Amino acid sequence: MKQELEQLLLAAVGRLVGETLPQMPPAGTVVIERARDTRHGDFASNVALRLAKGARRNPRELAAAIVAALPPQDWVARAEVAGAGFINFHLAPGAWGRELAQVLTLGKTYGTSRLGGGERVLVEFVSANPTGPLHVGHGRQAAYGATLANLLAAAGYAVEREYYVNDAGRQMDILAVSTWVRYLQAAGESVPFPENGYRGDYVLPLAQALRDEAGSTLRHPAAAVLAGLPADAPAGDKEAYIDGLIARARGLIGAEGFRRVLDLSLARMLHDIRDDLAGFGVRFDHWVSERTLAEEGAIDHALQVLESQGRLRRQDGALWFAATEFGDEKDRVVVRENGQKTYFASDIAYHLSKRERGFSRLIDVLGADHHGYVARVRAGLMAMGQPGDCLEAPLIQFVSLFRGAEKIPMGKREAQFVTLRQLREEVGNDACRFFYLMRSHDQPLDFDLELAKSRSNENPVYYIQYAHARVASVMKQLGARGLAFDRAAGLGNTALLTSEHEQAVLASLTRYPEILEQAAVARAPHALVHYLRELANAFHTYYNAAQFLVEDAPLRNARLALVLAVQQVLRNGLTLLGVSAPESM
RNA sequence: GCGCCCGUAGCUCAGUUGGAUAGAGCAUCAGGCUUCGAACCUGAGGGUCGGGAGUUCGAAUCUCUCCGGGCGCGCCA
Repeated sequence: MKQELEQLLLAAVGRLVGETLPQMPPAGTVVIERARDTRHGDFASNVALRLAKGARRNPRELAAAIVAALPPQDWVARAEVAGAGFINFHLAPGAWGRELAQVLTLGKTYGTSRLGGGERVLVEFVSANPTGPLHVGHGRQAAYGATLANLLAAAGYAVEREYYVNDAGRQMDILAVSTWVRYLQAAGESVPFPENGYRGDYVLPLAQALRDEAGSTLRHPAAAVLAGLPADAPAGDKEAYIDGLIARARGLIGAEGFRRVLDLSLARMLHDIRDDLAGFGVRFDHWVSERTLAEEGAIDHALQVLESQGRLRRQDGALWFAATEFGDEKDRVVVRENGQKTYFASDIAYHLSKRERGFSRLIDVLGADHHGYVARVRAGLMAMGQPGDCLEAPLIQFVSLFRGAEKIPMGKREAQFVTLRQLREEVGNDACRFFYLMRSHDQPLDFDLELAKSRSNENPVYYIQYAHARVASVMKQLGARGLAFDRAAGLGNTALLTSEHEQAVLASLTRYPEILEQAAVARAPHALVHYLRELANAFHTYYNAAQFLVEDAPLRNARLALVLAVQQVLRNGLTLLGVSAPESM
């Protein structure tokens, strides 16, 4: 509807070129938008205002000329000049009928588009280190990433979802040694827990599993473990201590033994993370292992590409990448003095592999604290001959948990942070995803547990679901009265939907495809949340103002067609958000 | 210090390809269930869009500057 109007307007403007207008305006100038005020009709355009200056014309005069040049259409009741020179379009009664039919015939695909043209997009999100359970911040990234991917898929992109597993670095060694120390402690060895280890309770089951699997074969006396190690914090350096402890572990249980502890810890943590995400309705097409990537030579490959482009230099014993030549603020080390490749090296290798797998657009959903490395990775991609703008990184701001007015402290190192799993169990998936997506991702989020849990009218989650359930209830009532919905009759009588409330519902309903495109383009799932609330509001208002199950069959069927379409759109939208659409509640 | 994000009603937030009188929820106050589900609806009050300057027919939106807040600036991952 909107696009057709735009075509009409464009045709009208085209007719004026040469006489009233000097030339055809550039693409994107002739646009139609929804009227914000019903007195301004259904759609409005500001073309005349935008073209007035170049045409050296009075905007209202120009607008009148454009209106006069508009090809007449039976579904446009009238177009008129208003205000400073806006052109307002009033649709004919029943003009929305076609769109309503679309909703009911297309069903779950209503609202999808070919905007993306099948472009291959890789959405990488969560990618939390497998060194502990997911916390509430990851939950927000999961909800955002999953819904963004859904939106892009609905907009016609070929989307794949990916989780990058950082299973290669020092953090994994620290996890392994944490497990091992807990294992020793459980066996009765008085080995103090390292300050820099992972102190969370979740390590205890890892140690138990290790005992179940390895018995006491990995046990060594505390004295042998601790002999000659540097002092731990606070007296000493916690980094030096844990590095010493890791080396000692490798010495005592061997590289193979250590690897066994590490692999067991990793596998269990990863299983927990996958299970948690699956329970949250978040699924990935790929789980890419950093370790595997390194083993397959991806890092060496990336370094070779950089080398062949002449972007590497040796300095102070390390190998540097000239990132400043590509907009980064400083050059970066890719291979350390000790021969170890840096995290950055594996990261640009990973991103190169994404490109080499054929994705033209890379979206990295990152926590806000990671914004520093976007410029680096982009610089790396550019240096390897990739376009810098193929990478975008929506930054997800932090989540603060509240219980009513009381803020829940969330120390990273403290053992008692709230996990995503705990949050889901307490408030439920629907409320969780809804609350995560309610706010713009670049806005810090205050997540109130009490509000999310409450079954009260303060809780916005149920408002939308209730509208959906209410329609289901109406249909049950219809059956109970021995009646049936006649779709053909309903769609044939949409011209009867003339009341203020019906027009409002239609106007809201038919915006859905526009909202989906907008939300996808802006990477803004919250726009969909706000829209669904508006649609539910229009529906509830209508519901309270009118009876649907009236004696007059044509009218009844037309009204039912309308509310069924509302239900369909609510269900489509909620599905994209990962929130259920219940028939009753 | 430098970089990124942000500042809109009492509270939590929408609204940024520049458009008409800046919106919603909660809270407050006043109303609506013998009618398809009151987890709903109707109405009212509530604003220097952080301050200032600029760009123009027009600025919450763009530019500059100041104030206030969050995050980041390793041969860590």
